[in-house]
Amino acid sequence: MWALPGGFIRKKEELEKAARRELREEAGFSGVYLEQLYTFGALRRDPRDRVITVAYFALAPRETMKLKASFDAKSAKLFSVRIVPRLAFDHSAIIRYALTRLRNKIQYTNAAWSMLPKVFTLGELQGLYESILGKRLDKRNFRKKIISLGIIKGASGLKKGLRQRPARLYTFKTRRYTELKRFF
Amino acid sequence: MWALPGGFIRKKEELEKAARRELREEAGFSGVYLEQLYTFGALRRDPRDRVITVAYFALAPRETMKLKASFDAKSAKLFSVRIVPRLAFDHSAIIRYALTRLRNKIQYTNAAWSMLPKVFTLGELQGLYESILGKRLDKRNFRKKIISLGIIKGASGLKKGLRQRPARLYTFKTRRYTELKRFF
DNA sequence: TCAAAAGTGTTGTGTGTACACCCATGT
DNA sequence: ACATGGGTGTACACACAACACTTTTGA
Repeated sequence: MWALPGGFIRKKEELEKAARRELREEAGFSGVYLEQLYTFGALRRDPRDRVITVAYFALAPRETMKLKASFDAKSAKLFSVRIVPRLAFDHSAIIRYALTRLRNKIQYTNAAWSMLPKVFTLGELQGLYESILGKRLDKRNFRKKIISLGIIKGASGLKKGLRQRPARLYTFKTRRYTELKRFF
Repeated sequence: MWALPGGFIRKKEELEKAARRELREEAGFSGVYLEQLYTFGALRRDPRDRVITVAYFALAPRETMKLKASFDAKSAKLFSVRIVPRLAFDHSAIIRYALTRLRNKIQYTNAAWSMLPKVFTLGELQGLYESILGKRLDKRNFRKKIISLGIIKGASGLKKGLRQRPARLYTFKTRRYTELKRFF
């Protein structure tokens, strides 16, 4: 049965370091955005033993997530969040929780920067939002919203599509996590 | 030096149960709303030993938070969040984090129910919001916002003040945690 | 009569949402 | 020429922010 990458923390290891290490060891990804999600500690979540998991989620551009051949590719596989197989333990709940968090987050932060290459088109950005939110968005309204969030700026150059009008390129104004729209 | 209530989890104890137990043992509070906040695990946060803390925060009406005389009252004390003394370890950071979470939360949930008695006046509710947000709010706008959130309903009766016009009483429509205003 | 808090509306500004057509390109 | 995605504006509904006066009571 598939399970999320994970493992035990070492005696003198930072939580986030441990998460990065496991992600590197078991999936071969590094240099990604990581955020602590929640701590799952139900008594019977692992039937063998009492395990408390401090779950982290990672965000990265799809292109950087090629499972390297040097890894035990038989034991690592990428799934679309839309078609996740049954997972071991409570890992499905963890994914559900992460997705909820992410859905909320992209609405008022620039978290999307961590999931796109340096330059991108508005079409790509919208596609990302649609995947995460699980619904289609209106193109014009989406562009207005993103502009008003103020997280991107135009870049020079065009991306030419296969049989279509070339698209303007954009970059994120900042490539660090930023919250926008302070409440009250 | 003061520190937040807390302690070690037992081998076969749910995380939230442990939090409730410690809160009961060290402060004498029970039956409160509890929510997991964040897991703090920096290597040197406790200089004596490596301690990973799964922090929870509790919400309760001020009136229910009398430290009972039966407790070792010398070793427990309530502080206003506006005047917190220096705390041990990283506990100040924990409080700051909890307050930020709470500030966001009351804007789009009915979390306030857990901090007020069953019936209350709009003045009391507004006072609560002002304490948490740390700023004064406009009375008319506040009422409109709360009404539009749809979390309260009128109750019968009036609360008479000391030398002032009696205030109408309200209740929360539901006394369970509810999120409102779905995003997108 | 006065002090204190309760109660109440309108207006401008901004944000979310619905909606349809032309443009530039490669095949 | 046509298929494909890129690009653009307007109108309505609703939320937020600013703002001042009258009401009811107990002292």
